[in-house]
Amino acid sequence: MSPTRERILTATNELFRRQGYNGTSLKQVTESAPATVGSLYHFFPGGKEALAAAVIETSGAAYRELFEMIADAEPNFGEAIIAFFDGAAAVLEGTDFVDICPIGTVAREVASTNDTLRTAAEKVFASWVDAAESRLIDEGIATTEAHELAVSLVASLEGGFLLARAARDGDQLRVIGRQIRRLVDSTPRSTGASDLMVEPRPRGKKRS
Amino acid sequence: MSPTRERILTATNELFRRQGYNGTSLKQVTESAPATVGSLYHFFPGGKEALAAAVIETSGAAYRELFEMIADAEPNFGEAIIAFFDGAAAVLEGTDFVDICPIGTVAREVASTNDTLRTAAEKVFASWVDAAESRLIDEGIATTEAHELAVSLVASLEGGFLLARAARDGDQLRVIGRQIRRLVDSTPRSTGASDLMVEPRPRGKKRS
DNA sequence: ACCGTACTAGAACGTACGCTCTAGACTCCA
DNA sequence: TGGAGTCTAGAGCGTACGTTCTAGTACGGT
Repeated sequence: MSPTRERILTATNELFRRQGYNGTSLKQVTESAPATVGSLYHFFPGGKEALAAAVIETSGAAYRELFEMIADAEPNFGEAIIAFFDGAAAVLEGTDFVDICPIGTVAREVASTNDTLRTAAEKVFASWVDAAESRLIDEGIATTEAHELAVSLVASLEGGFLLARAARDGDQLRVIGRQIRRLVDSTPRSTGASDLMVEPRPRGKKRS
Repeated sequence: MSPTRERILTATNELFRRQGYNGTSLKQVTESAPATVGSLYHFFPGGKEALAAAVIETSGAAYRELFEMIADAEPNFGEAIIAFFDGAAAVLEGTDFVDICPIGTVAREVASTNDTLRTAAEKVFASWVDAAESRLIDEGIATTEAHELAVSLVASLEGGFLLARAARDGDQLRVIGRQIRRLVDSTPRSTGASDLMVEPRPRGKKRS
């Protein structure tokens, strides 16, 4: 992929995290990429909206991969939850509390006024829920319960970003992680399923 | 309080719920209030920022009162949680999924760029956490645990608004409410405390 | 050497923004 | 009737927005 396109994408992602969709101008994007307006409209003929949609899809997929990595690294899913929330808290504290997730910010801004971006965000959240849900099912949790837990997990994470940023306090995220972990751990497992007995099914595409 | 000021406040609140802070122009505010620019700057000499701060404080207090009302109506706090999330889901479905809470949207937009509004939002969230926390303590939950649960409750609610709106699906909120209720119910109580044995302490100012 | 495609470059367009300012209207008390 | 304080009214300020447009450059294949 073109390096210019890539630069525009990452610059926009960065700006959205700080200022959201409406708060970010294309002039800012071209200046921090750097790139010219011509390039921007060459790669994103749909203008600002198309650019935002691309940012949502790209960073949504990146975060999903990050989640899978962390979950792979921790044999116990409860531990993975803690790692995820604690990691997010550390990132927040290390970046002067710049939003971790541009998607949540943009989604709330435009969900009622821009169906293209709303749908893009919907798909991203659904993919995150799917990812968490399948891990929970692997742990022996019933599908309905696993789905509800996964939705709650994603919601808590996004809500945690909001609270931690508003209070400039990463501990709020850590606290939420702890409680969500307890929620997951307190969910009954079917006795038969265990990672010792079941061959883990392959997940997504692995990087070659 | 002046009816014009009131009209400006509610119109802005409404617009922020749909379009956020940067997405809402003062022209839109004056048109839907209705009011003139002169009036707006008379009541809010600090301009758009001061208006937004007033909206955050006002609706933050209103939602806290709503929470207290619902919690008062339900003897069991777990039931109150369900009522709160289910009620939010119903409102969302009944308003074409317009955001219920302008504060969360605005906070994420401006937390990194406007300290006045960030602080206003921080105070609102803290007051919500306090409200929930004191109910949990009344139920016999230890203070630390009560605080953590309250933070998780507020985060899940705000995150739920985001998910439900992005997916245009109120059930996401209901699902989260169910899980948070289970989380609260699974928290150990100190044996001594019970609403049958303890005189409920007075809460805040009651409407005369 | 030539051409077509991919990409860069930035001036310019019309519109809308937040805000300031001066003037006028209303209300209440004397 | 007068005057002070409160509120309404909206034209106009400078600036910035998203987008379009025409022109130019870089470069691969033949």
